[in-house]
Amino acid sequence: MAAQHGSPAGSAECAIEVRVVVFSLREQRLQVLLEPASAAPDPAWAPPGSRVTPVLSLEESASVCLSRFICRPRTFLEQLYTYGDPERDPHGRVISVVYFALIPFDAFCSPDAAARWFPVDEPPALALDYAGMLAYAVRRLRYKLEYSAAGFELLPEVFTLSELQRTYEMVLGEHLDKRNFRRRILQAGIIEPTPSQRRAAEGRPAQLYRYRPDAVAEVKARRLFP
Amino acid sequence: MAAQHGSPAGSAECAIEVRVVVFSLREQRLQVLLEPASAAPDPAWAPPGSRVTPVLSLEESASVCLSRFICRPRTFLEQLYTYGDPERDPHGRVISVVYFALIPFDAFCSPDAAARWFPVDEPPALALDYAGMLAYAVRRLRYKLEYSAAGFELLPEVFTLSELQRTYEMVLGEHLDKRNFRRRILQAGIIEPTPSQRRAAEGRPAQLYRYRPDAVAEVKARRLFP
DNA sequence: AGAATAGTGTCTCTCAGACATTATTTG
DNA sequence: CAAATAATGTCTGAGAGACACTATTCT
Repeated sequence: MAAQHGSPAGSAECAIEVRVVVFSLREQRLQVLLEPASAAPDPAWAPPGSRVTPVLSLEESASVCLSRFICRPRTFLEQLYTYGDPERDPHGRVISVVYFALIPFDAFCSPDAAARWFPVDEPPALALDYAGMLAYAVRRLRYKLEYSAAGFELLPEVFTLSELQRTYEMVLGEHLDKRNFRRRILQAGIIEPTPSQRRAAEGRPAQLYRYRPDAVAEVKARRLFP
Repeated sequence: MAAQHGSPAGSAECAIEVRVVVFSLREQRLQVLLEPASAAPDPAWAPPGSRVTPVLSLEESASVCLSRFICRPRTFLEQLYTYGDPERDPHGRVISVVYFALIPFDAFCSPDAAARWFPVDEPPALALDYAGMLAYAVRRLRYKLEYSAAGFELLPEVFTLSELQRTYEMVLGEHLDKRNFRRRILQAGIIEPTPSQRRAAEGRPAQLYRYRPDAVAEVKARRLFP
């Protein structure tokens, strides 16, 4: 039981893959991108995945995986969790390093017809343990939205305050007060107005804003303890 | 480029291990447990690690790894990040699933003489990319302390308010106001007084408290955005 | 008595949250 | 002018943060 010290040389061999849980706002809802799980007898879906290639890092592998669907480079990609229970795949042990990605609603262009979007709160039957993965990814996304600027990754470069508010409402699944929302988001100083306005087909034109990544918004939320 | 849909059967083979970044409070400082890295020509240290065994889950493997040092079962263990850059280990590609653990200062009993504690802000030379790992683990620990009850995992079953406050101060590296600290921690309702008092060698005896895991403290911190 | 640590209350100021009306455009 | 959406300010209550003295024990 003394076991190995330091780097355990000659480690175990394991099947390893990356999976990417891709979120976007579509049709006024938060949706997730899924593919048909190949080996399933029953129709079941899975987040896009691929093997880890020998020369790429994990994040690069996930990024390649994403590029099957995304035309534009700007993409939020973050590691979520690594799943590796021996029994999670009946065909043998697979370790899945899972990422989650946020893409603006105008950046999707799929040359891959088999993939489809599903609302996160009405997912289809998912293969293996992917349902738990998805639920965890949604929880993390909602959480991140509250203390980071992740929300902007779901919007195009320029947007109106109403669009930004709808983004928050769709992800969080709750209604927000318009005046309070504007006050807080403007006070935070993380967006700036652009010279132009949106000329809408309906109603009064809205001021367009742009996210300021430089205003790092490293502001910290209030502590719970102590 | 159509690539594989669903589960990528017949995945790549990769060396995979778990590592555990173990924190504890010792000598009035936050310290981390390290072992000599075996294969290193220069003396270098590494967080305890082991291969992933075929029958255990990742978390179980990490837990076994921990049990080399800990006598008591109560241990906070959480997955931190998975490192897998192709170049991180010159001896070949290794994927490290890293956990971090918190242990109370009275729960350490090492039968493993090679391991040593180091203050987190004065670490020794570390092998491979372990320095970055450690820095990230410290950041995450500080962050968790602020919005969860993780701090109690560093204390024994019963403790005084002064000890609890020192715990927070040691981890966060900043001074906290005594009255405000007590007010907030008591209002939160997550600790309760025990019948007994601590009879100190010096000064007035202090009331002992116990953590109430049932008071889930699922209270959320204030949102930053919006 | 002196040293050491435990324990306690108030005030101020910021900010979250609730809430309704006016302004600008298009057809 | 009707419909649609954009934009704007105030009040109230809760809580974070600053701050200093008394109480109990031991030697």
